[in-house]
Amino acid sequence: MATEDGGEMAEGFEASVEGRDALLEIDVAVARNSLRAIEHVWFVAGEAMVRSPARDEAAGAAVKKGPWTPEEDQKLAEYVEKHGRGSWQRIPKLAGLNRCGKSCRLRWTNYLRPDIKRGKFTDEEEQLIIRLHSLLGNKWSSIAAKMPGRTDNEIKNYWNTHLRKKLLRMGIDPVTHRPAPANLNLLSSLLCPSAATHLGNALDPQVDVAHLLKLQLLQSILQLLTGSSATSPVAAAAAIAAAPNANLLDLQRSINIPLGSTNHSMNSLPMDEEASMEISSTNSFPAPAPAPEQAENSSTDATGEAWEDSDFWKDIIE
DNA sequence: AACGAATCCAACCGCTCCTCC
DNA sequence: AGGAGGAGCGGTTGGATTCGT
Repeated sequence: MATEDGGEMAEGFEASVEGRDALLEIDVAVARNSLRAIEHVWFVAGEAMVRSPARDEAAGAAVKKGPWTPEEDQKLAEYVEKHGRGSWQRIPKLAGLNRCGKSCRLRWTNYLRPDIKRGKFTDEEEQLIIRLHSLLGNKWSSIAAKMPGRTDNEIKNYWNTHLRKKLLRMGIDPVTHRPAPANLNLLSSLLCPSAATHLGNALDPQVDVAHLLKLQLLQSILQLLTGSSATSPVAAAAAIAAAPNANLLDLQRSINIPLGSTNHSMNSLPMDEEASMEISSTNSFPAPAPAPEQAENSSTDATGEAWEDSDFWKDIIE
């Protein structure tokens, strides 16, 4: 645990050793079978970990940092429930906590608040975060405001640990929500008159791995755009190639996917004025480029039929 | 079983914004 | 107008946990 100065570190080390020794006396196997024991471990370990920077507030020094103990949680929760939030600066003193107000506010908003929804994010929530992030960027608090029960911190963490990587794997830039430039080149090449040749090569037993990977990448992008594999890959790819600067919403419109189709809850979102304006401005983007004639034509030729066939994709990926 | 790497997530930090005087 | 204090936000950190070898 980081300490603010050397003196605190020395005191903290002593406390840490005591705490560790106390911890060692606990039978871990038994402790794990008992909630009470877990709390005891948590408390002792917590004391050991976080005592270092803490000193008596009356001595006019640092407040406690690090993990919150169940006791502290209880004090804060009871105080806020009884008196309301009021001034966070005064709450620690009034609630009998040796914490700074900021820490109390964070603990309450991210953990103790009664309306917090915990547990894994659902697929719908994931889609919602992606869509909101494409509209709002890293405005985590604004995104959290559209997702009752979820905190900005939780959403931010989930984005950084899961969704960002997921988009990258799909070839989508998580900042711009657009296909990466390299992928646009690929898509363009797939739409060029020799697209059929590419496809033919891909189906050839001698096909090079790069072609298969490219096709798989395209499929991933389409799935992200549409939420299903039912949309014509040609139409979607044509839209991407025709409007490389478009974001996901533009592209969805370009290929005639209803805006709520990837996430039905989106349509019923409680939008504040700011968010509504942002969305409407997005909607008023230069009219989405109509899918090029080439794409329309190709959906009728032999290659197009293959593209239209969702089993076709399944086969390729498998 | 042991170890290191990778991942997760609660909590902190520094900054900006807002309100009040 | 501008300074002070408080609240809130986004980025980062680091300990705990999980995964892979």
